Amino acid sequence: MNSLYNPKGVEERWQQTWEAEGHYRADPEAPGEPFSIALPPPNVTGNLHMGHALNASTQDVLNRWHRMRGFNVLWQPGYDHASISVHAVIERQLLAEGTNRFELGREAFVERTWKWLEEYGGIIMGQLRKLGASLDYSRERFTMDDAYIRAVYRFFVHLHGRGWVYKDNRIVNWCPGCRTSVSDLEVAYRDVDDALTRVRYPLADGSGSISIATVRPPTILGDVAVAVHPEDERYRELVGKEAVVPYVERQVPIVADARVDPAFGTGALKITPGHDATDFEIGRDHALPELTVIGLDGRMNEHAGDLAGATQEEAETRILDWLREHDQLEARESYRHSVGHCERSKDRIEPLITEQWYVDMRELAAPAAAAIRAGGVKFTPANQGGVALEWLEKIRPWNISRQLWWGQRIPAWYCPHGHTTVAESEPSTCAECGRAELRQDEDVFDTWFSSALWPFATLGWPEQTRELEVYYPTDVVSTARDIIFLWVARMMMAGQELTGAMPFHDVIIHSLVLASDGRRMSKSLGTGIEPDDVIDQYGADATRYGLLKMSSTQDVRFSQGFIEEGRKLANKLWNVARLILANAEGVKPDTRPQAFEEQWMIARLDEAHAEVTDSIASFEFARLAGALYRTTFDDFCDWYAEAIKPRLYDRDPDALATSLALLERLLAYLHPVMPHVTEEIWTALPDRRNRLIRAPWPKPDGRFSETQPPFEEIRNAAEIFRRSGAIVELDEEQRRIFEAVVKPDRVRADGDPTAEIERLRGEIARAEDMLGNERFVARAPEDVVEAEREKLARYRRELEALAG
RNA sequence: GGGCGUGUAGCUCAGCGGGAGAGCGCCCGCUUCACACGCGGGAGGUCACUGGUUCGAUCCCAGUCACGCCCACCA
Repeated sequence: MNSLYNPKGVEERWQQTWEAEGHYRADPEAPGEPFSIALPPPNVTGNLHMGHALNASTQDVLNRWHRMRGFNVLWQPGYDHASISVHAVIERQLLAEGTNRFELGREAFVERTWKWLEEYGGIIMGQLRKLGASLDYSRERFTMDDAYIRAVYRFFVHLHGRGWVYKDNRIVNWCPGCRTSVSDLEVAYRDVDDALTRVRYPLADGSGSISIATVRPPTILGDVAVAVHPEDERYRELVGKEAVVPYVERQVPIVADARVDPAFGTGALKITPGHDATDFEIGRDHALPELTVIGLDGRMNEHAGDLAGATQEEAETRILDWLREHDQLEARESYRHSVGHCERSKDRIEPLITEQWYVDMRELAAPAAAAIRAGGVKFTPANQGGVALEWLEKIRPWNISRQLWWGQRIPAWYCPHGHTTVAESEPSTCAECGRAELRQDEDVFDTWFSSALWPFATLGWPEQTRELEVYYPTDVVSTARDIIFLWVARMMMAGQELTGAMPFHDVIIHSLVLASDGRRMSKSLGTGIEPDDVIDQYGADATRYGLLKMSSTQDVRFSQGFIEEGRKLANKLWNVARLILANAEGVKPDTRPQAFEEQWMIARLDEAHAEVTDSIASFEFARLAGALYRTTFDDFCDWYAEAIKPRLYDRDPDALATSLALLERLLAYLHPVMPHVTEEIWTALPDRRNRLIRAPWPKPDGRFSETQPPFEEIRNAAEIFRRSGAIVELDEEQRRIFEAVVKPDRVRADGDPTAEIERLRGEIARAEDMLGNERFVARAPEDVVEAEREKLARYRRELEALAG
């Protein structure tokens, strides 16, 4: 007889059945209170990683739990077009073919991208199916769907109408590899070993010189000033004079600005507004010119004189040579500092001045911040709300344009007079001058500009659909910490502005799943473990259980042990069901019999009900998994099933009927976490009409019994018995339990009852001391003290009876 | 420079004012008719360190040391 539970075939079969029978389908006209979650849209190009699997598991628990309680559930799936990531993939291919996107041209590039996606994109939904995620796959949406693009355009036009959208020529994070601007939030700072170069700038009047320190000599060509701290005594007299920039020999003013750190380097800062963010600010405040010497490709540009076209390395060498020749190179020392890199291409970010579209976020951020503060949107864990709040309160303009081709092209058109027309669909004439020769903006939107609309654009917004009416606002959004600003906060802002409501009331921030060595899981580091492989090895139920069990509010290291625990749990459940079902043919489940074992197990399940319900409601998924494990293993299998085993063999009808009823109940609790194995067992139960997946959750408060059976004393006695090996006086029923559960071989043959009893006396005495302490008694609530007293008195009585 | 967080059994982690816990691993014993992915028993911890608050501290407070992560324009 095969006694091992094999999830493989079972899970695939149920996944197909559930979907085919439409259990995941959301119908706005169906009965039941709505409950909806929008799955954070994964990148079309992506693969399911551990973080996705964990996040999907937590959301699936919530969805299945609500479905089982009769809610009308929608779990909305879909993909994000991930413009910059997709660019990276396609452009890598082009590079390998010896070409690039500019040679290929925009139209061909976009066409190629669609084609590539058709073939290789969108594999995650299949992986989520394999995990058992109960998404309504028939409603898959994509941020590049026509309808979705219309929503994005509506958003932009709306913001434009509010007067919050503008174009500006500012310094931005430019990625020379991706050839686009990049958001502050997508720049990762890493320590880099550079050289700090001290350079002497002669004064124009020949009266001396001032020295500066720089890590980027090529930017010297773009210097438009030298700045010192206004209170720096060393340089006070130089402010207002002019210095001569080396190599280009340009005369520039020496200005005073408090942003200069007098303690750094020489205390004098060269100002290059074209290539440094701080310098840009200082430059604007002092009305300095903005000179750019490095181009969009990262090479020296036409303003670099004879260095035009040179790489920065070449330029640096030439400039250093020049400085040496002119005796203006004072020092060059190694220097480690943090430098921004593009998160996608890993290229070093080049701060550059370019014209971009911006959104003024101030009025958008205020309601979102207010919602967090007032608790209308609640974060779990709570401190993450504080993090979001801080960001919202220091909100800065959002650069929403990207110089890419894959994405929603910005709906702004320019006429030859330089007027701009913003519209949801292509206008025939300029809104200002009526000219017909219009040219559409070349840029596309930042990916997050479109994903900000996800919870409602997927439901048909801006059309007033029935879906929107029923399922919006959604209930929960669950995601990782790294996109709180990029995504969560922006959904809140867009949701409030466009729909008048926060798009969800709960934000769950799940833990980051790290590799077992504590580093991030990553393919390049070889530290990644694919959920797919884990499911193949252990089953989807075990994987879901394991991920939930290891999750917490902290980052966690992936450890196989938890998954194995899940597999054991599934196997255990499978086997205990076989034990009961083997003898239960034709038996009707019933909870009326009240033998001691039944009473005990009923009480345990009632406690489990409370803990399961409570932990799901408060999003404590690790606690949920723990409660399920203990209830199944310790209570149901080790205690209860062992105790009633002889009666099952005797086909005692009470034991059979009750154990069936209790097993049903246990399956219901386990189903949200381990749907496949529970449904498999459920269908084997006699007289099943409903599916476990739909509304079989115990109602209304789920208690079997109103009163707790009086077995506390037996448990205490059993504990003393177990510890001491002494014999306890028991009535007949109690002895039966003891014989079944506390087996003879559990009693230590060489145990010393006298010493054990002494130890227990000591413990009780310590507790009595506490109760005798006036200050404790004065502070503790009366009923607590009273309860403790009674408990202790009982323990002592039992113990002394035992000893005597 | 700010902010958040973590240091508990060999490993991964719970617990967070009154008896130090789980799973895995380890040791001993079990071919007991659901399960050896099992059953029973057991070893293993000055709960990072120092001080404070308290009748009582792994838990609260302060500091120290180590390690994460996030935000910020240090050339």
